[in-house]
Amino acid sequence: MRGPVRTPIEIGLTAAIVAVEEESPRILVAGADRAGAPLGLPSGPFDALKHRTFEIALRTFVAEQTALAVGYVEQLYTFGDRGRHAQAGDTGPHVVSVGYLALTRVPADDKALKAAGARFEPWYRFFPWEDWRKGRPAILNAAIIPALAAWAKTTPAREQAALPRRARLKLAFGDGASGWDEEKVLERYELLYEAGLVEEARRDGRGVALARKKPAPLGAALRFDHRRILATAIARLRSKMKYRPVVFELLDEEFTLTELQRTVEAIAGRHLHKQNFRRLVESTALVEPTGEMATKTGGRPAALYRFRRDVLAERPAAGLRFGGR
Amino acid sequence: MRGPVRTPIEIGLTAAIVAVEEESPRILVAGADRAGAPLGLPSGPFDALKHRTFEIALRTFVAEQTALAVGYVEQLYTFGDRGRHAQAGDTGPHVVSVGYLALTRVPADDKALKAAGARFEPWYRFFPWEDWRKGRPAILNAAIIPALAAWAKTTPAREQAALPRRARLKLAFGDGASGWDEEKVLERYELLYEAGLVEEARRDGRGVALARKKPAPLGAALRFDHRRILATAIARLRSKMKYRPVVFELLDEEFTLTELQRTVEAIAGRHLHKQNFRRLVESTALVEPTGEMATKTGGRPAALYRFRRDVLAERPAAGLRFGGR
DNA sequence: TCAAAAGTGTTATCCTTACACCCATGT
DNA sequence: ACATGGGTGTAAGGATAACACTTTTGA
Repeated sequence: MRGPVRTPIEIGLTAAIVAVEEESPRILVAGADRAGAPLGLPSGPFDALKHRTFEIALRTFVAEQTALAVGYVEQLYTFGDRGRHAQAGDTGPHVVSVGYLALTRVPADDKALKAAGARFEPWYRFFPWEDWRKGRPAILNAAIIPALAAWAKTTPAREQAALPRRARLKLAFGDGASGWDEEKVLERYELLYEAGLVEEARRDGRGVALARKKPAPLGAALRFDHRRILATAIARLRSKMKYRPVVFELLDEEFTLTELQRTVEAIAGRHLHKQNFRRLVESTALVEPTGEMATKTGGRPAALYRFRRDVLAERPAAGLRFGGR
Repeated sequence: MRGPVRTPIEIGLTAAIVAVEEESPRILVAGADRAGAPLGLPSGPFDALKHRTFEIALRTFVAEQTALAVGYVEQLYTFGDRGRHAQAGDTGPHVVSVGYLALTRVPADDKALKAAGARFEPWYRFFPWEDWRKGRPAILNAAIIPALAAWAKTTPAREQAALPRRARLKLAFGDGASGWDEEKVLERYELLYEAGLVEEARRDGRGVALARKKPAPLGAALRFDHRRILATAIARLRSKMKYRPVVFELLDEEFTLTELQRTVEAIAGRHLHKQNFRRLVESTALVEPTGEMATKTGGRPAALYRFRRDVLAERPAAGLRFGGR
């Protein structure tokens, strides 16, 4: 109760660095070139002697390693679970990781990325059930819901959760067609982990009972608990863009309203109503027309807009509070 | 870019434990009985060998030291700034603190608290400018705004902030009567810290230029960066209670609607419209009447209600989305 | 009977959602 | 001319915010 007692421990900063390209949100991953080595998010040490704050340390190691200029940076969560770092061939007591979300654009020149063995991968490779833009993902009914329903048939008495498994399942995945909340990315992943349905759980020694026959993998796995950090990042970004104008960090200087909408849809993983979205954008006054027109749109040329950075100073700017459907 | 590199470092868990009593939100502080020692939030070590997760560690040290049963617990932020821990008489390299918000009730029997040298203090002692229930706090016009305005007259070119000082001031404190956003607690405190106007900043060696004559203290100080953690906690709670039913953790099992409103108002630091609040509560169906009546209310007896815990299971329950005025 | 607090009814306004159609360009 | 995507007007319904008055108790 007095002062903090000290325990030596090690801290890693792990970054979910997001960019959007070709209507697909992408995440910077590293470690792909080593055969058999699983992909992971870029992560670096926090050395309190070298850097004054986490954020400075993060920006430094990202810039050093990828020559990537990340704009928006935000702390996500600090994960301290033992067990979540178990991995074959990896030793050492790295226990705590501070997760960060960073927004950037895919660089025109990716030499620096290649040199670092890194690249941008579509995030829906890791979360195929999160992309509803082409309708309800087939993997839900084909694999996820049946497996989770089986797992939720009973709730062990020793389980300390506030809610029974069935209720948690319903809250995270909705019931049938409706009730899907695109922001519950982490809740869904955690359920899959607890049920032993994702590779990371098996790796950590969970879900042995259910996984007698080796099931189809549910999305691509990542090292350590990086997929959990990515889930947190997606959830945060999906939520944040509704009340703070952060999408613009992912767009070029000039963009059409359709590009803006497609970017938002790519992140949210669902379609938005065109007219309402445009009215919404207009009402926020977050953008202004440049006067230029985009050529080659395939149809009628679209007006180009730019983000009005000055609104940030003049009032507490909200994001794009898009609603349902 | 490969695996996380390791750096030995120390981690403390710091808890902002909130309860509401007599229409005043209170925060558990310790260290008061030692003459001259500044108050601090309860904090404990994180020992990865003893506890599987941060939350378990937190619950354990709180229960051990105060015999307090905290219900709702949520991670706030992980602070890693060097400089923010400087304090006379305190040595050692405690660098990283993981802040937590916990909700509880003031125990009927506070022997265990007293034994631990802890007690609940009204949080507005530390943030007098955050309580607008009796109108705009006098300290704003009398001390805070003039001092900040002077500080914001110029923005040093070397300052890396995204916005000039004047703009940040306006966003955090509003302009004049309107524009106050009760959720910007942390932004306001950080501005005061940066401007060297709070004791913690002077302690850390900031704000020497401005503080030639020793100014009146702006709220009571806390040890280390605990006031910053408290600011984060207040902001989070003010925000969270609007979209998740967490207030009920702070109320007794049975309560009147006025008690509920007073509790929400105490946290938000402002008054709410009675009729609209009641309609709001009714529309959420978060509470049900017990059938009993509260006696001794001073006037007409009020109906007693209880929180319907079952709603948590049946649907994604929002909080009390109270609006303006 | 009066003070103190509980409790209710109604209306204007704005925001959200949904609807369907016209416009400008390239091929 | 037609395919492709850009761009707009409008109306219904619901949520929000503001309004003032009646009821029940204790002193």
